[in-house]
Amino acid sequence: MPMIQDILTSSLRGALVALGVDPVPDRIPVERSNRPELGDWSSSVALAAAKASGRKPRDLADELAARLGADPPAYVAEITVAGPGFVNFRLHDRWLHDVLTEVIEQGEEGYARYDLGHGERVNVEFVSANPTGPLHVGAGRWAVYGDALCRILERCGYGVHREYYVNDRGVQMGLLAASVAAAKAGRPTPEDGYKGQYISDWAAEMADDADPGAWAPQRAVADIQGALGALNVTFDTWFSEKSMVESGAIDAALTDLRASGLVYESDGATWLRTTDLGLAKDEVILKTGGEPTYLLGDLAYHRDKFTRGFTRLIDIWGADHHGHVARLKAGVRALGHDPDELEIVLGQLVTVERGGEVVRMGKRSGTFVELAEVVEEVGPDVARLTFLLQSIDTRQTFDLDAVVSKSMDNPVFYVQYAHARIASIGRVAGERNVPRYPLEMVDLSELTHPRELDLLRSLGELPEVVADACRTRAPHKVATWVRELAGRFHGFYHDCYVMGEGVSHEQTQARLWLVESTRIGLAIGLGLLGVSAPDSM
RNA sequence: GCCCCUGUAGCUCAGUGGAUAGAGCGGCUGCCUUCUAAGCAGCGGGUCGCAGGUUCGAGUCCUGCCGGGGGCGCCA
Repeated sequence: MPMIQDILTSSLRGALVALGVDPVPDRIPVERSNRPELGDWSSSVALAAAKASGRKPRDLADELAARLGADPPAYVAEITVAGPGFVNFRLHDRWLHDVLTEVIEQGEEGYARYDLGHGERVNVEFVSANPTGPLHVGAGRWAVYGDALCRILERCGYGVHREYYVNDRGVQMGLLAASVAAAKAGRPTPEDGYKGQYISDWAAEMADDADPGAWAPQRAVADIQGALGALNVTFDTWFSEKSMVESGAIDAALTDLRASGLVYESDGATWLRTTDLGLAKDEVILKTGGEPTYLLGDLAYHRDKFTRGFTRLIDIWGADHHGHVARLKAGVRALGHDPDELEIVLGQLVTVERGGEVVRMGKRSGTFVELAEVVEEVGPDVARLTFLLQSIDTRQTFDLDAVVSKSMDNPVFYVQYAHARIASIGRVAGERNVPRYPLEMVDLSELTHPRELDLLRSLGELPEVVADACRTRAPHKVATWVRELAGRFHGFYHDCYVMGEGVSHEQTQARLWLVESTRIGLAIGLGLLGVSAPDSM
């Protein structure tokens, strides 16, 4: 399909040159028409180049159409001019039939696989919630977004490494250990401690001679891993913050920072002169007493990631960490790295509602809904698509009642049902001994119904959708596309029988292949979202 | 005060600077004697927050204002 665009672009360029337009615009817009009655593709170049050509847009469009019409480019059946000066191209259906062939030839593995990354090694860090308790529902957004983005990056030629940063050190860890220990001993929760039910559950679980400081974080990590596993989200590395104290990585980072000349002592603490790096104020890296701050640990961690050979780091954070972005980037620069190699994606927060009321989330107060509970109730597919259908840039309201009680209406079933129907067609074809001939023996020009052509149009867009979703870090674009393809399939399924009375053998063959190409498209799209593609429902 | 995200149908949300702004849910109405009705089709529903600006052309880009969310810790 990009081929079509290239053909039309270069034809238009040639025609503009021949007409003496000077200068010819660098970019010649050729887009899919959203007005099917006017054509399949269209170009607005006559509007943009009118001035340079010394003609009215409409006149330039007419001349372009006449010139191109004299010797039409490949696939082009008709060229017309409409509106203020759009040049519209109607193509032979063959261009869509060629899409089908391409999908089948490249298959589930090969179709829509753009090499944008050229094997670049990317480290994607996501979730990284503190191991101070179970994950709450909102964390599911980062888990699912991050995982889907990784799948898309992989399909686009990046070498992806999924990583979870475990903040198993610092003030919050002390509070967690103290909270569990207090519960164990039957004492009241310490000030600012964690009060959730899970604290007493864990206290009961913990052996009497265990060290709460070591045991509790491990228990939390196990819990988090379980919840993420249920969502089909796994990581290559669980990176412990505490391990960097023992390994000397924190000291190494500190040494590098000192070498930058931006470190000084004041008020008993050690500071990084981030005002020299464009920030409004300096940052503490060693607290009074010598304890590393979160920033220093995070800097050591990012230094370590670069050291491991990644040339691009992507961090996915909730918008509540916005204040940390400039600090971390400044610190990365102080360590001698290009801050542009660190890409931070900020996702807007999730509001959880139940019974029309906002459920306030707080691990310390203990009032939160666990991700694991929700996933157990609705399953990973519903949970994943619910998160993935919406852009990460908008605040999401996760309505528990709607997601749970109306999970049957969840769009995921609409999409999966399309896949199941396709599988069913295959089963019935088997039962009825309907063979499927090799593609090269099948006459695809049988595919002329608007429903059939719409399916192929969607399939033809998939490579661009995937590439766009990759570039803009926007998995929801794949989710939107998958829903559209499913919708078009259901329409086809309703209007166009594949087998049976009134369907010619030739039509059956062409439609069997159309259905197979649709299955491939659904499987690719769902695979990128990490949603299963069932054969029956 | 400054910084980031956001405002599109009753609700939840899509919408690469292009022509007549879409989908799902909800409401009403049709469609199961051929492959799964978890489906299809139709009807109704909009000053794209407001005001300027850039452009041949703005829901989309810029500025300002208004509303919502988040941030500006020796918490993480």
